[in-house]
Amino acid sequence: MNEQLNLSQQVCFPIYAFAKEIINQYRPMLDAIELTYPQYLVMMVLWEHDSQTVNQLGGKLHLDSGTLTPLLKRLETKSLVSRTRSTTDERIVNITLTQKGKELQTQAATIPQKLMQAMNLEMEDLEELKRIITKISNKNK
Amino acid sequence: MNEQLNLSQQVCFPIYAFAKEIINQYRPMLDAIELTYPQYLVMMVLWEHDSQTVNQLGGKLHLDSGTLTPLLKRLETKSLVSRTRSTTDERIVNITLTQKGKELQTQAATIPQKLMQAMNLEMEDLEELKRIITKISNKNK
DNA sequence: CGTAATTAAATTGTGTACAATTTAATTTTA
DNA sequence: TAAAATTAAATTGTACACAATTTAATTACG
Repeated sequence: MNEQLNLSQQVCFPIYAFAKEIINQYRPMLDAIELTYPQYLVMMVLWEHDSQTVNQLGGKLHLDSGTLTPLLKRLETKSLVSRTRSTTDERIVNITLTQKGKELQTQAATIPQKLMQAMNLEMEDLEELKRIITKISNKNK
Repeated sequence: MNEQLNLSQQVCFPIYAFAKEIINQYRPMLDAIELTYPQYLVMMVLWEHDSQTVNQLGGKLHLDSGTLTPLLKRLETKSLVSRTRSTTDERIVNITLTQKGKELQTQAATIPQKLMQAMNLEMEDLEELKRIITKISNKNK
């Protein structure tokens, strides 16, 4: 990635740079459905399991309400989700897919394959990468 | 990292989440020297090779002037770097370490080892991770 | 029961990220 | 050489990311 940075830096910079590179590769595909990458992640979680609280989304995506509240308001403005305060516990806000939000899943369905083509990736590379990250992440439990 | 996200998403989300996790692990160490992670990256590049243009820094860190200009102004406010417009080509701004900026390197020297301890990482894990990322990144050249 | 502690979102403030545009300087080229 | 094209930073605007605080609601407990 870069020769001039010393080894101790190369330890973590490549991951940081690679994550940004992936998001940049997603950009044109996500632009087509007018989502940012974090918005796409939220939609993915909701497509997998509709109706979740802000905290539940945050737990899965490692994001707090300071990030999610404005992001979810933007998704609401686009009529992709609705934000409803729970009647049984008024502290909780439930995030639910709208019809439009559900329908977007079809358009988004081809994105993962397109990304792999765009990045010229093999399934085996990704599996290997995932395996190592999982291995490292699991060390701190 | 999370079981509820489907496979196609897990392809890239783990890298995104892992990069954020690393930056969060850096935070307490960087707080101690009052740098953010991107600011630390800029200082690392300058410690490696002092005096670089905004474009050179951006090329190495994959950041544009929209990100770097305000960041460098903050480093200048902290008296860690100086920003000087080139006399031979007035379009270019040279970023140079101040004495204080150079001295900070000593304090920062222990950070990489501390990070590895904090994350409970082995050198071999990182080498493996780096190897795969390099392999994938090199596919697109 | 009523107050204290906890919890869930929202808010506030700082600092990236990046696209798009602007400004100013330098090169190209007709 | 003068206009056109290019280049380097800076600026503008939108959208995260996260710490810290605030607000409101619920639960715990003396």
